[in-house]
Amino acid sequence: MKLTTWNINSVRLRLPSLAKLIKEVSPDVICLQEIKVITELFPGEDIAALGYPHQAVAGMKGYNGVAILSKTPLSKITTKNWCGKEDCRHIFASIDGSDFGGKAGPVEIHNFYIPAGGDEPDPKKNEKFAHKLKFLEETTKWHKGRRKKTAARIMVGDLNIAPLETDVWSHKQLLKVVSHTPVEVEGLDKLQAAGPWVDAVREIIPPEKSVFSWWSYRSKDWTVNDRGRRLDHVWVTEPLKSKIADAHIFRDARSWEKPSDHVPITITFKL
DNA sequence: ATGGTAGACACTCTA
Repeated sequence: MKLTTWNINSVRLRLPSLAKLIKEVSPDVICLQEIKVITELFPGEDIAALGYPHQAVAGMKGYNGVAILSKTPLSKITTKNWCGKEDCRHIFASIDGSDFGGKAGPVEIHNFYIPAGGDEPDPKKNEKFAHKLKFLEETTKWHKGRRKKTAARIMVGDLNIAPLETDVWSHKQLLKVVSHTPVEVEGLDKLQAAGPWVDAVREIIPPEKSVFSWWSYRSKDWTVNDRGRRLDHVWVTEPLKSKIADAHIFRDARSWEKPSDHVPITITFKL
């Protein structure tokens, strides 16, 4: 079972890129963030024609929005609101593991778009940063409450935090930059412990190795200094840990025509 | 220290 997560930054503008990804990778499940379209205008028919008739979409006007696209049926589709906002940052659904030949049961897939948090890393001065920290706290509590040792779960998305020193181009220079501050990393660590979740990408790519999934648009040429960050993640619960077969970050996608500022990440499981 | 680019939408917000 191949699963791709991608902050696509407008699904309508980037439909050709999505088609390219599908042609090259053909994932079984695709989780998108920042679709930036209301659910009613989501290009569901185009995407069904690309081989993904099963779709779970939570979209709003202009901002955010998440979607799960699947070749095989999705069940128990749920959208959840956090921090008292209806801002389309979390959708989850289950696939049937037995659709992939093995004897795996249902696999619950969570797709998150965690608030970016603005520029100033001080919750007292910046309500966006306060929102980000609150979002981490609320989701941590929720995951803790529904913890189940035997449950096969995957959590993906743009978590907007780069936890490791090797997840950013310069640990020292980003310590006070939103996405890599100690308070955010601590919050993300707690969220990870709440699953408890295993960082699937780092099971394959050793933590010593620098790897990024996002490069700012505000640079003439992203390849010159390679000032990236790993903001996008794939986490799994213990029952799936031994089933991780591969992880791939599509760095090349940052150079595609009209690129998103994030690149897709694909994890392959032997279910 | 600053400002750089991109997307949605309607002029300014968010990243």
